[in-house]
Amino acid sequence: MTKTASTRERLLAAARDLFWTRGYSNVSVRDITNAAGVDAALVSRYFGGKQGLFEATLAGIPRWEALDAEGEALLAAAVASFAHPFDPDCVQANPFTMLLSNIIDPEMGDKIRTLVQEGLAAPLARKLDGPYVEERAAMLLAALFGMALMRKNFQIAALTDPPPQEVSAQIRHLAQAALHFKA
Amino acid sequence: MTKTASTRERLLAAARDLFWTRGYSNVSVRDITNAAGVDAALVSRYFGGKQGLFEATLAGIPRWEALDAEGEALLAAAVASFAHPFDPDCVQANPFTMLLSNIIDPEMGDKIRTLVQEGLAAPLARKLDGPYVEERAAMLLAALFGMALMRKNFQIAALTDPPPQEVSAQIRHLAQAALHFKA
DNA sequence: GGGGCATGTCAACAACCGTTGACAAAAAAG
DNA sequence: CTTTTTTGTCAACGGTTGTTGACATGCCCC
Repeated sequence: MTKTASTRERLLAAARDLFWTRGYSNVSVRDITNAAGVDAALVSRYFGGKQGLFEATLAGIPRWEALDAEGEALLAAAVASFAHPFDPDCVQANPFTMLLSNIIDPEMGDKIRTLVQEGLAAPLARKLDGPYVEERAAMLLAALFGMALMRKNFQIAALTDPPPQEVSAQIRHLAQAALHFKA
Repeated sequence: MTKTASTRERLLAAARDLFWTRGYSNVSVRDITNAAGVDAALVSRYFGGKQGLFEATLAGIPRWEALDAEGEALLAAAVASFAHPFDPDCVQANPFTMLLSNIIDPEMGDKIRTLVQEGLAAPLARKLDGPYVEERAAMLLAALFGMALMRKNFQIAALTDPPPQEVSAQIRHLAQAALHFKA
């Protein structure tokens, strides 16, 4: 939010903050432009409309094609690429909550779906060894998203109050169970 | 949708169908009344408004205080109470997807949150034995919601294509890992 | 039959939505 | 300096939202 930041980037930053926490259809163009301190008409000029602005924020979601880790380190690398989604100090929106907030949306749901399918689940399955790679990748995603959901959205006390390393141990426990699924 | 069904119940049924799949803010009053074949003004008359109609549908969500099972059977009873959320033949909305669809909403999120906290997590923890009951209950919820999310919302192929009993085995695997968490 | 009550219809409201085009100001290019 | 291009402001648009009040209709009870 520095004064030198171009209007376009101020818009993008405000859109990311709002879209990622409140969801596409729960954020109006005027919400964003008020937060960014610019006029509402500039969204259409710079991004072609609200939809284009949302898709621009979508580019900030990491994909898992480039994960350079294997075995046990893979899990840590995957979680770390999502900007400490289980750190209580990180009140910012993270990619997990972003995807959770927008999967329901009737307009943007398809884009979120294919992003998770092709950007997360498929590359993760390609990096796994052994049988049931796709099922195990899906289960790992379920564990990570489920824990993020319980913590950030449902705010279950047992996951929000303890120090983050304890929660991390539980996440690791569940995620490794997913990866070790057999038969 | 029988002709003898009262208008109030027709409204409630249509609201459940739409709210549970598309989320509170993505459904308009006119969407519901058109589906029910009644006038839009009747929502305000019968339920005091859109918000009241949504809260009326909230009463249909099962709580876990009344679960009469223990040990290994507890998991099966919990999942069964949610109306076969992993059955592909059940394209209807189920309570899992209902809660997922509405947790984001700025107006209804609080109600959904307390429902999950006090209606699901807390009573489940009370039925568990041993240490870490609250953490294990939260992890079990994370596993169930995570798998429902991957299947119904993100539509990961590895969880939508196989027959339901295979998916059930994976859910059971992940859920039991959650329940067996130690240290 | 007639008063009272429930039930449903209709039009309209004010508020908000995303988007557009005209216009002003500033900067860049000639 | 003049022209052109960029950058931002403003008012307004058509559409949709949830809600309201007036009005018509049917039904029961006295």
